[in-house]
Amino acid sequence: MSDLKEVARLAGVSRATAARAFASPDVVRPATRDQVFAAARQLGFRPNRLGRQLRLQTTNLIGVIVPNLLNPVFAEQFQAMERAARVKGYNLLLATTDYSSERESAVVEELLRQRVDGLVLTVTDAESNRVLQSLASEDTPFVLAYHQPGNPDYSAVSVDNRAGMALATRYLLDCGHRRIGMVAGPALQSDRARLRYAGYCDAMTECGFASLPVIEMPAHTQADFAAIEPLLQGPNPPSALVCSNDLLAISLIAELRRNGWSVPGQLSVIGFDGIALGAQMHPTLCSVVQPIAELASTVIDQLLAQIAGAAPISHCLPCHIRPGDSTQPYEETLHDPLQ
Amino acid sequence: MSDLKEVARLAGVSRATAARAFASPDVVRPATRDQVFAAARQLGFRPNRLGRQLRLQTTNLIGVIVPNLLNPVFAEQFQAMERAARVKGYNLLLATTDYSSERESAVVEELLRQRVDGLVLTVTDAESNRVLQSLASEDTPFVLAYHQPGNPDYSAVSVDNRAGMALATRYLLDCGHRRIGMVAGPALQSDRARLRYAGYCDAMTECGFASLPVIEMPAHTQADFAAIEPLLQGPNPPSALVCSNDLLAISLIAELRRNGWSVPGQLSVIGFDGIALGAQMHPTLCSVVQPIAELASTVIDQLLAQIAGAAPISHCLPCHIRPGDSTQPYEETLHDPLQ
DNA sequence: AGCGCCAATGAGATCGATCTCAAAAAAGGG
DNA sequence: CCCTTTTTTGAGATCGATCTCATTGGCGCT
Repeated sequence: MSDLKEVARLAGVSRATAARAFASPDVVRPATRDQVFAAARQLGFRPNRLGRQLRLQTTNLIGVIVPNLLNPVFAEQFQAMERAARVKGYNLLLATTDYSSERESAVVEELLRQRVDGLVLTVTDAESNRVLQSLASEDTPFVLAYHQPGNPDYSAVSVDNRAGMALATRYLLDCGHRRIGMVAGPALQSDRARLRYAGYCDAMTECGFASLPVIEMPAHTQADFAAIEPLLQGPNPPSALVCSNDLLAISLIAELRRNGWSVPGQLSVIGFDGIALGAQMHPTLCSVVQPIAELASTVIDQLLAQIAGAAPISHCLPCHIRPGDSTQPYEETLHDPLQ
Repeated sequence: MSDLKEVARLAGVSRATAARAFASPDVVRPATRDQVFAAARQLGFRPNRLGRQLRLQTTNLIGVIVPNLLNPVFAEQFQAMERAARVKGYNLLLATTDYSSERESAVVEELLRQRVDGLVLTVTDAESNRVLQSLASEDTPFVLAYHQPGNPDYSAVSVDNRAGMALATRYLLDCGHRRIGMVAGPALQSDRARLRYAGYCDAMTECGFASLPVIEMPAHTQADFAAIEPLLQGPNPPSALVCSNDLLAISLIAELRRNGWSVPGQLSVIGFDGIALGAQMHPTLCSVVQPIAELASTVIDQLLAQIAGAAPISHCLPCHIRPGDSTQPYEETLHDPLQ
């Protein structure tokens, strides 16, 4: 592996001049420059970023932490961030946490040792995360994705989860639904899920209807019919369900159908996230669409700004309903228990 | 940011001793060691991996290249590789290529500059890829994922794609289907898709039936009804379809149903990959299951072996059919054009 | 006390690219 | 042709951790 020293020797110049030929070609005499380039080509010179990174105390690396790549939300987010970062000359170092806060800590430490220039964190519960507190006192900038900041010192980019879910709930209410339930992951662990539940409650009470307790599924993105069966078999079953995320909604629809419930015939279902897959399935998934690509590029822009010295700012992006076949207007005949 | 030099000064020892306290604690006197640790804790010492990487000429980084993370195959693969690598103390540097061979080249070069210890490549078409030829003459080990090696110098891990698709086709034949088509991405660009088509042809001719020309979709993972409509409307329409991958199959099923075709009623569909999502949808997707997690850990094991000096070897893993609701036995009455 | 041996430590070089500052070379003016 | 000004180049230090090799210290043994 040839280094700059060898290139310099072959070109008959000093290391400094060889380096300059690449870094600031205009300051090197054209003849010398060409000699250096020729030598570099001949030796197959490949710059060692480690040397540069150590010297310049900057790696042009951004650490990215997501819970899970199997959720297309995070996969889409990563791809969009990669595109945005690459344009600016940054590479991404990705780590997944499986929703474990221990892994979050371990992985952040690992990325800091690699001297990433900044971090993008997608954590389960930002409020109760001690990593963030310690990070705040470090000098590595970071941005929280999908999180709405309670703490103004943090920089975060998200949609208004509460308003978004209220939007979804009102959408169902406008379709004539009255008994509406919300399905979410375990124990509303995620701060997003909590806000979304609050939004659901907002819309229900605002229209004068009772909000039901959250229906908890054993996993963030996988539905289990047993968890919802009692409600469906009980008196006054719901005619519509909102879900804390799209993947859970997709799984829920399949689980319902496998157990003989028709969607949207007997139950309307609406998701949250707006993943592309939702539009490619049957029935197409009605969902609250987050502008994932825009969110991703906003995150990167904000992070690069902070790396350049700017102060943390939070951004709130708009979200909207994407209609789909998984919801339909309420038909009384199907649900009236007296019939 | 405190470095080892400051720790050494505070502990009243030399840099060498401070370094030894971490690298080989047994060779440092316990009292000295504790002083160093105390100083490190007090200063919040965080080792700089760049220094170590430059000195040791090893980064404990593995470069990973996949076409796209939106396909759960690659997301699952990445997660499994990350787990396997982390156990061995390696981190992954991920880059996506969107099936572009120019990006493949650019990204490989970028990763080599970062001095990754090895590369995992998931390329669209390994046969006609000039990056591989140049890589072969470098000294950075690499392993191809999902690719069956034509060239024995390459190290690759995959299933027998041809046999796998033959298995799927025979499964349909055993169900009584006779007219079976194959749906794939554009122009059979991927080497995997070509092998799978060959496997489909194998099984058809082996049983004495005509294999149909491949039905090309505009994208690798998205179906378009217009591309298949002529065949379905024509004389002698197929009663079953095999797909070059699961995501395409899922998209195809949705597209068919949206256009009034029932799956599996009128058309049985079978996928290839065995992604987890296939089992969580309705109808559940019948598929040729690749052991993705096992493949991922085999790739990592093989790569680490090569990093340690071993020679390239290729591995071929078994695959099997996972039955699903997307296929059903052939019912003559539904398809007999005379009826 | 003296000697030798092994354990523990330190000084300095190294990895590769870049920066500073001074020296050398070229260009320009009188 | 000499002196000043500008351009171009080089020697050496730097970033942080680790390695080599030499040196110090402690300990046991005679």
